Amino acid sequence: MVLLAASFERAVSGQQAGHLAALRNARLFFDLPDAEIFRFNDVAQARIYKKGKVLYLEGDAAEYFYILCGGWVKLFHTMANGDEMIVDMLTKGDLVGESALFEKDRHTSSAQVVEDVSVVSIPLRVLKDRIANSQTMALSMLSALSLHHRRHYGEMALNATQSAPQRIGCFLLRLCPRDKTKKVVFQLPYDKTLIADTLGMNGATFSRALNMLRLKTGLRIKGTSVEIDVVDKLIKFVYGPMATKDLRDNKTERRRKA
Amino acid sequence: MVLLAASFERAVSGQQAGHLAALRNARLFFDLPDAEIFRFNDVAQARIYKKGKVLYLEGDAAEYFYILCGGWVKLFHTMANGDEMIVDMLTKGDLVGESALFEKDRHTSSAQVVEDVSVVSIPLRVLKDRIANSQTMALSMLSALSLHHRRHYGEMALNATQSAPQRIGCFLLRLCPRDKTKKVVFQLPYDKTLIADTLGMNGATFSRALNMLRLKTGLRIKGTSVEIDVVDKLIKFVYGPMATKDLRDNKTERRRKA
DNA sequence: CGATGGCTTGAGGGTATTCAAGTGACGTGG
DNA sequence: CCACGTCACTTGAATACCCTCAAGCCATCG
Repeated sequence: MVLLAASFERAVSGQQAGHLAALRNARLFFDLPDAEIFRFNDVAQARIYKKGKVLYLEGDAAEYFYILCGGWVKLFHTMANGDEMIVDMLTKGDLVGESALFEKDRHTSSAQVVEDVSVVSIPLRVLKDRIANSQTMALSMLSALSLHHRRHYGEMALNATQSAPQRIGCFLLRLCPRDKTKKVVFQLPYDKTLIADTLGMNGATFSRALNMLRLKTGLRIKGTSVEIDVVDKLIKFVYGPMATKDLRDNKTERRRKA
Repeated sequence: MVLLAASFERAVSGQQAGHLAALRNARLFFDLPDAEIFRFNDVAQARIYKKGKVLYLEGDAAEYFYILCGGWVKLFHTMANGDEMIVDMLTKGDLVGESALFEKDRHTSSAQVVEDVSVVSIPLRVLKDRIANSQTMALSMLSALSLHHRRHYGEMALNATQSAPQRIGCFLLRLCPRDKTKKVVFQLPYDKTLIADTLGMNGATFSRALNMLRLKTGLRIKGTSVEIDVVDKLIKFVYGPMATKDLRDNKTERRRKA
């Protein structure tokens, strides 16, 4: 249920090199030389937070940011009527709370653990210092942010144009171990209700849309377990309509101005 | 129709200080000392592009990025069936094409002018060089990106929870000159069809939703001209439902999440 | 063994989409 | 100058899709 990387196990053991292994997991530190990563070693703290734990709330003064080594955290806004608006779901390799750096050290959204996480927490001021004093660190930060944002952009824009079953299909494909084109088995990362929220749909709608997917693509979902015999079928269901919408419908010539 | 800042007029005149004035308009250069901005002066080129001009296509090798001084550019993906998926709309102060820096110098989306723009184009390699060699430049870049992304996140997440008329209301409020609380008059920035696309709705739906807005908030739209007598009315229509749980506004109360 | 929470399923209703026709503004060419 | 086509926009009717409310199922847990 909880994704504990082996490297993280070593990290919590408290050895000197432990953090280094854990830190290298983060995209933020991907291309950095060990020497730079090591500068975070002394101030880094490995911890485990249980499902439900609130890392911070919108508006809080920000002291730490977190590197996720496993599990899931949701970022969200709380509206005046108490409803939540989910902004992002983060997992292994992602950063949490780092954006406060550019927002006057205030968190601009709330963060809560939704599946037990293992994290490394680091004071924001250290990150700030390193970014201000190390070129490579600043560049690394830039590319990490840029990459994450680009992905997120794509997902959101795509989701806006898809039906509920397609959005779910998309979500599943992102989780798919993409080694084989044959049969695939994996687990849903968190509650179906939460997946529904993430995808911007109702719990009830999610359930129905899932049935539609079962019908159209032959996948099986029992509890949190997902089995897909023919991944291509799912891919075609999700992206097919966009590739073959109107092959014979020459009526509606799409706009072109260039 | 076209937004030509006075500072830009000076820029195209070719004076030494001209670019500097134009560049300072960009959020990217907001807090930078003149000395740093000046390093871009020699390589910067002020230009005007007409509606319809394609700045680049997805996958193109990226040579330049652009600082927008006025007008509008849309970022989009082209799907296999020829449909477009709009990712972002950019205007005065925004950067276009800079993200290729972190994507192997390839553009990850296409960019097209939708309302005549005045831009300053700068070789990406220069930006790359400055970021790699100047602390403040790297930091500036980070905060510019971070700011833009946070705004964009909020908009998209919010839009996902709103009805068509509310989304339009939101869009209009963003354009509203926020000085007075009295009567407000301004112009729509670009085609209604394009606004509809941006907001993820049908052209027909946009038209109908607009009528609903007229009815509920008393605003007037003739052609591209918008008149709002009581802005508060619009604000309440857009954000009211979220602030007041369900005060038996049973008619237009919209989707929520747990 | 009830209670809770996650999930499913049914019925009903509302909103947005599609298809389609029609209007008006604009530019072009006769 | 006007006929004409194009394009943006509006409007109507029928439909698809998703939401809400509500009941029922099943597992977990005290």
